Amino acid sequence: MSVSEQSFEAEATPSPPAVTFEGRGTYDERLNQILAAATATFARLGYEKASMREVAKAAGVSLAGLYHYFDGKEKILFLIQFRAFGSLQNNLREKLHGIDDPELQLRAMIRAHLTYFAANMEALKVCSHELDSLTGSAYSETRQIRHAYYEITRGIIERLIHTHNTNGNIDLHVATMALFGTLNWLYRWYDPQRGPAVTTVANQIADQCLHGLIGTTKTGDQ
Amino acid sequence: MSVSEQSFEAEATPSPPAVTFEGRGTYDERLNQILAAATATFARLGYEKASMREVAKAAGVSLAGLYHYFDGKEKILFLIQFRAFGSLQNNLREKLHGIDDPELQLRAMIRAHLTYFAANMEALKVCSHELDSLTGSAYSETRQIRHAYYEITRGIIERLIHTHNTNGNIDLHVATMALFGTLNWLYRWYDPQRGPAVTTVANQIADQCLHGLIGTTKTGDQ
DNA sequence: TATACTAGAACGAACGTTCGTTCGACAATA
DNA sequence: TATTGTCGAACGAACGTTCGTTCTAGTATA
Repeated sequence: MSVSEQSFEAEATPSPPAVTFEGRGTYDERLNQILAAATATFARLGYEKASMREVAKAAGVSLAGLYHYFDGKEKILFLIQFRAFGSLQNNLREKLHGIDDPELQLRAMIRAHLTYFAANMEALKVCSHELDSLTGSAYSETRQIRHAYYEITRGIIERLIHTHNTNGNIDLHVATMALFGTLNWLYRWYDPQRGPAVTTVANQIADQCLHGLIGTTKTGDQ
Repeated sequence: MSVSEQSFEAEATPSPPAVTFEGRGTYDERLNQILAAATATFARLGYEKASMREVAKAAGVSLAGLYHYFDGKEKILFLIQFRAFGSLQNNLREKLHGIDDPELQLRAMIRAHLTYFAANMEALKVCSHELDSLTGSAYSETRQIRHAYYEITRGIIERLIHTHNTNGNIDLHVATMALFGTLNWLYRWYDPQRGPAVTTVANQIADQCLHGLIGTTKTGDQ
């Protein structure tokens, strides 16, 4: 029992034979409900300050019931990050499929990231803010997924720069992390419900990233 | 006693008459030592996870001794942020003095921010990561300083864009927060001791911010 | 002696986690 | 059709620990 070795991709868990308490849903459905409540609580209070009692209350389950679904507090955070980073990466690979131009790839990457962010704000807030809260193998595992995501993005930027080889003084790591900084900082200020539309923000960030605040490819000023 | 109403700028505290335990230094010197140890502990463990006992141990002081210098845990965090944001802002105003060109102003802002960051990494890590950890008036007060810093930067970007009015579709808030994202994310990855020099990184980020990754003002490609 | 400061013990509260138990649904037996 | 046994789901209560904070007593300086 418990969710210890569960893959984030598989929707079915082997052990419980899909027995249905009417009104409660299946085991997996209930687990996902609790996970969503935990995500909201972690996003609101921060991982350390959020207590298991608070998570249980938000999920509408007893404290002991919470431990029936999860091995412990850290496992919950791990599952949130593992799923989010995994989905983020799968979504990106899908959106990049069939695009060859590095510029269009970068635009697609930024659009995909922001769209996913807007649809899963609480999860991405937890992911961005609690990057160092996991320990041991849980940390290594999520770090590995993040690194793959980083490599994809860095590859795009590398090809982009080599295509327009106007300047050889660009450090790829700095350039990549500058972009990730802009994207990961979004959870601090951007509210898709109040601010400009997601696609608008994505386009502006992509424009800024490609051409800067004053550099325009339309008309050279010298 | 205690540091409750202390201004972050004033170096002298009125109440304790600068009595010197040989080897200990004055009251203010000792307070600054403890504050530095607290900053390092908060940066290493995070504010919530760092305990007062851990801070006391790092500062080489007893738990009761710690409470002799500070009213409580939150006061310590407040003082760290208040001083850092204040210094950051004073430093920026100083560096902007006498510069009129918005482009040079933006370059100076980025260079000033990164230089201060490299010289005070632990404090800026705490400031970037624990933006929402303060409550009540302590939160309002630090938020006010941060807002002033934001306004200065936004003003620079506004004048920059109006000078090169090539594109009217730029949301100033988005543009400003994109830059702050890049800068505030630095504490997650940049190590001034291992990576490129601070000035190198500052120049590249400024170049990217102004001209983007491929957009160059030298030659328009259409 | 008066003051500045420290040390250790202790406080109540909250923490993550575990325990023993009960409940309800299902399968096999009689 | 009754009865019995099994299993997951969920519970209230409590575990031992650590938290931020306070208190009391003591030491060294001026």
